[in-house]
Amino acid sequence: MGTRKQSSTYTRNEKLIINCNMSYAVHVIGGRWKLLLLDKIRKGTSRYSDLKKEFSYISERMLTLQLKSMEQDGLIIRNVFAEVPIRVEYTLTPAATELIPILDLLSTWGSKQRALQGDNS
Amino acid sequence: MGTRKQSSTYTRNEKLIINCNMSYAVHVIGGRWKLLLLDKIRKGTSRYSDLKKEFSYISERMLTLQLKSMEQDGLIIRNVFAEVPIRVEYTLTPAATELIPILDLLSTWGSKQRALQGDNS
DNA sequence: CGGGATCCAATTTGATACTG
DNA sequence: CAGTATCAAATTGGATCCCG
Repeated sequence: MGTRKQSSTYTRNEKLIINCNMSYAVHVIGGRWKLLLLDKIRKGTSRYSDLKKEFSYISERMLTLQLKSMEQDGLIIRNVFAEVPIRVEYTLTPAATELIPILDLLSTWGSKQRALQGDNS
Repeated sequence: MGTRKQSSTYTRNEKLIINCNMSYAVHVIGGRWKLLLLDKIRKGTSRYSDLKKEFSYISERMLTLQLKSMEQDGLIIRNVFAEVPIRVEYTLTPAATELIPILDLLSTWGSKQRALQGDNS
């Protein structure tokens, strides 16, 4: 019984996901803003309004969708505080925490590769 | 002076790529079939017609586009043999080879995570 | 054989307005 | 504050036909 229903990037041809765990991982982190959000949350910015301020160029709709997708994929936990102005904070799951060092490797590779390829600012 | 011009997944808001090398890496490998192709090429299947046969469910258009994008991003090299029936083989670049172990980590993480999340085959 | 070009469908993203 | 809902625009993917 999967919790995941929608939020799937590739709904039609899931062969990709079925036979490749790499692709699954990339699928999970591959949303347009997910890595950026993951990085911010990891570094302590956890509140919805703060993320919204930080990434003013991301539409609220996308912000919400990506966060929701990450929540469904077990990357983040959504904590709701029933205060007077409601407060929502996001924290990383253990799975996401395990992912961080791998993402750092990707980051290193990426910067090296960009240098080689020639950056188009 | 960038060799890359098109083939960009996100043409409008490149802020993402500008301030996040992780995102760049994911961008480079994030194409729908790229990881699958990378994996095959890595394992020795390098000829266009073989890839086409292997991934019969990928349209030729996509196969070509993804290969071209990977070539532009410095992941693979396209070797053309001017024989009678023309032959084209693809090989990994050193950069792609460096990427492989990182992808393996992602694969491991992915399979673990899928088990936790409950797979919806 | 190894694509390229064209046309069309599916999916994703964005802008804006509204709500508990 | 923290989202939803709705509609439109941009991007991506697929089918088919053509070419050196």
